[in-house]
Amino acid sequence: MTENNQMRDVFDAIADPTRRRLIQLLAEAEELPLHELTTQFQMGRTAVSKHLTILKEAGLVLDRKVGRETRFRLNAEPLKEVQDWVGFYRKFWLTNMMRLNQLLEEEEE
Amino acid sequence: MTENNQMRDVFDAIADPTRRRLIQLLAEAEELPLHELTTQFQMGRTAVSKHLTILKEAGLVLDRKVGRETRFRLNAEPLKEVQDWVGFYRKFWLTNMMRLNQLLEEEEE
DNA sequence: TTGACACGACACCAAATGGTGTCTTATAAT
DNA sequence: ATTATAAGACACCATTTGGTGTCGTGTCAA
Repeated sequence: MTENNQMRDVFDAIADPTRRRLIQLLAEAEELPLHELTTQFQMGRTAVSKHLTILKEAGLVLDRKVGRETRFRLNAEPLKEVQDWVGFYRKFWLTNMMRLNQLLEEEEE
Repeated sequence: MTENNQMRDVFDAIADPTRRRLIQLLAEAEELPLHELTTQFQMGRTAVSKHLTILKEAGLVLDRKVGRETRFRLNAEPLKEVQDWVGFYRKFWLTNMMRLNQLLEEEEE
């Protein structure tokens, strides 16, 4: 169940700034039709639609048809993978900061 | 200071699986020369070198020449941006899970 | 000093990416 | 009934991406 069907890497999906902005817009608005999302960008409808398709392929977006419009909403769940991945490296930049502090202390003399 | 000079989007840099694997290898080994990293992949030296350049442009990797080899090491700090970004959406997949649990409870009857 | 090795710098290539425009169909509004 | 709107499906295009191979050079080892 939950049929993820994840045919696109989440990291790939969030690499594009336009797609991150789409994610943000959908987070703010719960559900939005394509034409309304399109007004937020300078590019044409087709381009925005393609970006949404990529987000869909990564499982980050769900869509449903309502009348003549297609409404999109966010599914943040696949972002867990990103959080897990990046979380692993937290210790590395933290130890880096500690080493930096140490160096700064040593220089103070 | 800390001259970030970030000429490449971190999200873009971590989008490629080869580059994420490089990050992992460097996290495990502290410092590695190019030819040693290359043995871990099927692609040639030039390709690996290019990936490392991209990581460098994103500030995720530092290099220094030692004799005839170029040694690379991880600088995880730019990943903070990713963690901050993804952290914002945590509440969204959490509320989703709560809603899912609610639905499952309702179905149990 | 003569190889062998590590690497940067190119030139090159196929495929993917991110955009465009047009045509068609379904739906909504007048 | 007619017209306007929303969007899918294509065809198309320039640029970027992710790889290759080769050549030249600095460095280490015999």
